[in-house]
Order: sequence, then structure tokens, then C-alpha cells
Amino acid sequence: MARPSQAKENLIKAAYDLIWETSYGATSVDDICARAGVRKGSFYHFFESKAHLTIATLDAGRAKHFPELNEIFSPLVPPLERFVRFAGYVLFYQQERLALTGHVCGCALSSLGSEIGSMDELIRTHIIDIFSSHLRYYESAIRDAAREGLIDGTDAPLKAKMIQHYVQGALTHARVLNDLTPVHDMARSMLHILGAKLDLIPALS
Amino acid sequence: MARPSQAKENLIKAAYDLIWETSYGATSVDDICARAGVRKGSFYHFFESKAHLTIATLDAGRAKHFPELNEIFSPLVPPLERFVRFAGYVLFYQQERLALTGHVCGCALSSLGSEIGSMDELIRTHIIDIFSSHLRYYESAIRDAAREGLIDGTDAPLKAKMIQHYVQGALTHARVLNDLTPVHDMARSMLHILGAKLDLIPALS
DNA sequence: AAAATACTTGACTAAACAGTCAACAACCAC
DNA sequence: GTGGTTGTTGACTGTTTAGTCAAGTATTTT
Repeated sequence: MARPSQAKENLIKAAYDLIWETSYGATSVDDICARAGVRKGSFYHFFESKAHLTIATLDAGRAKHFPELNEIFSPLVPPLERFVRFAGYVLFYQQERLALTGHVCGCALSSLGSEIGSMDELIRTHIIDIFSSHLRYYESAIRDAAREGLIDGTDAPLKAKMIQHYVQGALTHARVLNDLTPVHDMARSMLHILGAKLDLIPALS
Repeated sequence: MARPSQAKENLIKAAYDLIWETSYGATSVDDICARAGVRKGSFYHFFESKAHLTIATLDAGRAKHFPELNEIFSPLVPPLERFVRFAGYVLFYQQERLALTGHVCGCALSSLGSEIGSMDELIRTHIIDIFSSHLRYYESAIRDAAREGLIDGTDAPLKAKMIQHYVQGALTHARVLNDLTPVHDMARSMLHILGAKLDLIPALS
């Protein structure tokens, strides 16, 4: 039997959706099973525990988003435009999610990480790993922009972190407010943090 | 009997500490009672539910921090120095918390808000209210700085939000990383976002 | 067709959970 | 000291929780 079953994928998708929309703690194994249309016994056939399923959802998220991020942060894209495209990408997903659930969901990674804190080391290190990948996208775009003379290139790692923290905070705030305004401001604000002249970027008008 | 009992205060303090260190969902009423040294029956004598106690902790936090923030953001303090002092204040509390619990705890408000999302409207609106108070501190400092010619004053509300989102993201990130580096970078980064000349501020050397 | 593998099922456990309650104790006003 | 108020107690309920398991059903391999 070479996997005629979709149960595993359904469980991952259901967990991803429920945890993102509500929270890790508020999402029970029974909830996940109900949404996935799978019985509890099957759950534990595929996953050791709720934490292990959560890690699988993180891996699935990574597999989904990284190809898209590779397009957005491609060295072929003008460096500052990468940030504008990234902001558009984030906005797109937040709007999709809002339409689907009725709530602004914010950043699943950051909500989960903040909730878990130091309570599950495996989940925590997984999240840190994904965060540090994001940082590399930002850093390389910043260095490319500096090389082209578009921005001041000093302290690129610090600037990359500022971008990351700002984006995370904006998404968290959007979730709490249940309002996408902070996400709409993202492109302009990121370019401000980078010290870019806004009138150089036609996409922002 | 003019309140010989400390039970209510103990419960608020215990809930504050536990929710901040772990999370709302991971903190049970039994946990809170155990830490406060109070029996469950007394808990429900003082509070209708866990959510109502949580709101009381938010009010207690507000009562504790706002007088201190009024000092930090006093119009008598040079406007950019207010942000430097604020960063020091945040760092101080994070260090204290780290020493006490062994973990970087981040921003209780933002962790709670992100976890609750749209699940408890009363808690959510309380958090939004506190957030918007913070924003007023930032905005007034930004306007004062602009009037003194220290920074460009255009779009003060947007800049205040950028500061808020950045700070929130930095604290969340510090919590996930379990490392205070993002908090150490806060003063410098805030001034960068404001567009201040760093060499004008002697406190940052 | 036989055997091995991969998956499903539903009933089960034991613990943790939020919240209740009636009876009891301390205290103050009078 | 009597009465009313405020707080305390521990045992209780009913539900939800994560996780288990033996027995069953498909499906592929041989």
C-alpha cells in the first residue's frame, strides 16, 4: 500500500489552519482530527504527539513558502523592489486568510513561538531556524541595495533585524487589532527603515 | 471586615507571573491558585472566571507601569532621550524577569494578545486600549522632537506605529530566542527609525 | 492465493480542566 | 454578645484533554 491515504496531509493542513487561526493551546488533538476527518487512532499512527505534528506543519509551511520567497528575493529582482514585493506577498496571504476565516491571523510562526516560549525546545529551535533563514533574505537584499548605492550599507545585519522585528510586530499588531492597516503600511515603513528615498520606487505611489 | 485578606492581590500577582512566563492557555486556574496559596473556592469568590482575572492583571499592570512611563515620557525630558530612557526601562524589566524565571519573557501584552486573537473580545479590547496609550507617548515625543528640529516631523503617527511595531517584534523575538540582544539594540534602532543623528545623543556611545 | 505491510476504527484510560456549592470561620458594627 | 458581612474551605460535578490499544480492513508484494 503505497499511501492511498490522505490522512497525514489532511492532519497537517488542519493543524496548520487551526493553530494559525486560534492558538496552539486552544487547538486540541480532537479538533484537528475532526477538521481533518480522521479518527484519533490514525492521528497517533502518523504522529507521536501534538508537538510532533506541529513540527510537521512548520516543515510544510517552509516547503510552501521558500520557493515563493526565492522568487521574491531573487538576485535578479532590483534589491529594494524585493521588499516591496515581499510586503505585497504578506498582504496577499493575510487578505486570503481574512476572507477565509473572518479574522486577521498575523504571523503563525511568531504567534506560535511567542506562545511556546521555552516550553517545547524542539518547536522553538525549528522556529528560530526559519527566522534565521528570513534574515538571510533581508541581509542579502540590503547588501545588494548598498552596492547599487540605493541605501547606506553600514550595519546591514542590524538593519535586517530591524526589518524582521518590525514586520513581526506589525503582523502581531494586525492580529490583535483584527485590522490589516499595519500590513498595508509595511512596504513604505520597510523602505523608511532602510533609508531609501521613497520617490525612487515607482511601485509606491 | 475591611479586607484583612491578601488573596485577591496574590491571585493577580500569580496570574500575571504565570501568564507572562508561560502563556494564557498553559496557565490553569489550579496553577494560579497553587502559586497564590489560595483555594479554588476563594478564587471564584473574587473572580468570575480566568478571563476576568486576566483583565484584572492587565489593569494592575497598567496601574504599575503608567506612572513610570509618565516620568520617562515627561515633556520635561528632551524628546529623543525619552526613547533612550524607555529602552533602558524595557531592558531593566526584561533583565529582572530573566533573573527571576530563567527565561526571557518578552512583552506580556503582545504575547497574550497574539494568543487570544479574536477569541475573547473583552481581553482583546483591553489590550488594544493599552497599546493605544503607548502610541500617544511615542507620538507626542516625536512631535516634540520635530519641533526642536531634531528629526523630520512628517508623518508622526506612522512613525509612532513603526516604533511600536518594532519594539513589539523585538521583544517577541527576544522571547523566542531566549536572548536579550534584540532588547539591547532597541535604543539605537528606535533612533534610527526616527531618523535621528546618533552622534547627537551622548547616552549612546 | 498467501503473507506482509499500511492504515482505520471505536472504545478505552487516567489526568487535568473550569467552575460549583454548602458549610464554616473571622471580623466589625452596634 | 448578637447579627451581618466578608472571606475560606474541601469536596464535588461534568467536561475535555492527550494518548492507548486490540481488532479489523485494505492494498501491495511475492
